[in-house]
Amino acid sequence: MMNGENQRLREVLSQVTKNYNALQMHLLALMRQQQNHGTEANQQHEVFQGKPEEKKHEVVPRQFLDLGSSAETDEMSHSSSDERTLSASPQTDMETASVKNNGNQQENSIVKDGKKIGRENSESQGWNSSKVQQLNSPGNKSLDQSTEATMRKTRVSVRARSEAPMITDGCQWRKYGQKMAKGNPCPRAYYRCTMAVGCPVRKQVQRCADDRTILITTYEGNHNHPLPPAAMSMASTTTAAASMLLSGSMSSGDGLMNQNLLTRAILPCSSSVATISASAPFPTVTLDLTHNPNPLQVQRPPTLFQFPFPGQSQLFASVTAPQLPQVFGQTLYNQSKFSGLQLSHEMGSWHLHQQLHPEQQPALVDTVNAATTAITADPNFTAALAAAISSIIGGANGNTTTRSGNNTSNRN
DNA sequence: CGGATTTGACCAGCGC
DNA sequence: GCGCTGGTCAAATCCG
Ligand SMILES: [Zn+2]
Repeated sequence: MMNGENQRLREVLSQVTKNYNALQMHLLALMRQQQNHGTEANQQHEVFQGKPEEKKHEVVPRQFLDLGSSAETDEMSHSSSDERTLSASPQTDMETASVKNNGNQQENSIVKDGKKIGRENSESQGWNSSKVQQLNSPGNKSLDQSTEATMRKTRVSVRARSEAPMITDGCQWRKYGQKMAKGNPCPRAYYRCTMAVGCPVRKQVQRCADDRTILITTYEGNHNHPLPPAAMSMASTTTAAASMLLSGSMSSGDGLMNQNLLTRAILPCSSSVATISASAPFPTVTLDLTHNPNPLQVQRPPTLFQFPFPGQSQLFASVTAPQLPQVFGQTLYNQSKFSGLQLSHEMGSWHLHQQLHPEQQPALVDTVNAATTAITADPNFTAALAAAISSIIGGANGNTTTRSGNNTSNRN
């Protein structure tokens, strides 16, 4: 029945995607050449430095971090001011500008006891932030929405529940739990993929304690079903874009990396190192640190990645490198198996995604998290990154143009 | 009425 | 063994 048709469509889509990617890569390559000459990406260095804080092990195979501009809860909101005030943004209506981040600690107190906090927090903190919707298109809402909703609910009482499954990354997710994380005021939500029956993929979303604007999403497992086109396209785009990015900004000085990255970028969503995508309405940057050896997945060329140099760091941790001194600053000490990190910015918010493979070591993850956290927390980073991205993107596509100022985004 | 979310309970791993 | 954390379950609830 429909299956056949479906299959067919899928194939077609796949093909299209492929073509698209190829073109994009090509474009990127060209761009890269241009950019190569100069450009530096130092910003990134700094940016990455952060300090690790949190968590110890998570299991997660992949993570997403979202930096949103939104803010939060009423009470919590006090935050301070920062430069980044969010604002503005355009479309995310809901987010509103609430603003800011920070100020979380108090909640801790509340929470300190342990479990129970759940509800309070939950209500108060919702997750806001925007998400990736654009990519996927309509449909995602839940997390954010809920958040928003929640937030609002206090005031307005809009619907508190989120409804349907969200499609953040093109998949549908059902929430099966929420818990408070020790150090942050914000609860962590657990979702399971519902696109396919047996899909083992789970994801957890959490807001960064330092910056509530940041959302970290961790994915665990691989989907056992085909991803929706939207997701695919996004992924590919992202990947492609990323490559550009890498080349341009990342440059840490070595071209090697870039190349590696590129290569990697090409790979389908699974593992790429860093990618930026310009195609979407908003710029997206993806960083992938891929890992090494992991069979789980399948096709990924193992060799691609290895960065021999210790110093590279920047966005990608290099995966295999035994001694990566610092990948994001300091943190990645282990060889990470980090699979990916992605940062995207949509109209007003930033998202950072990370992917890890199941086998990854927790420490790594940790690192990653820390790094992300740090990154996200650090305004400079954001700004820098954004800028870099934008420039790249702008150059590349031209369409989005997102420079720091343009989109509003982050702002500065 | 079916499906999704909420949320407290339950359980497993870890450190002391 | 105890307490703490993190993750999952499942009953209750909500919503379309
Ligand atoms: Zn799935």
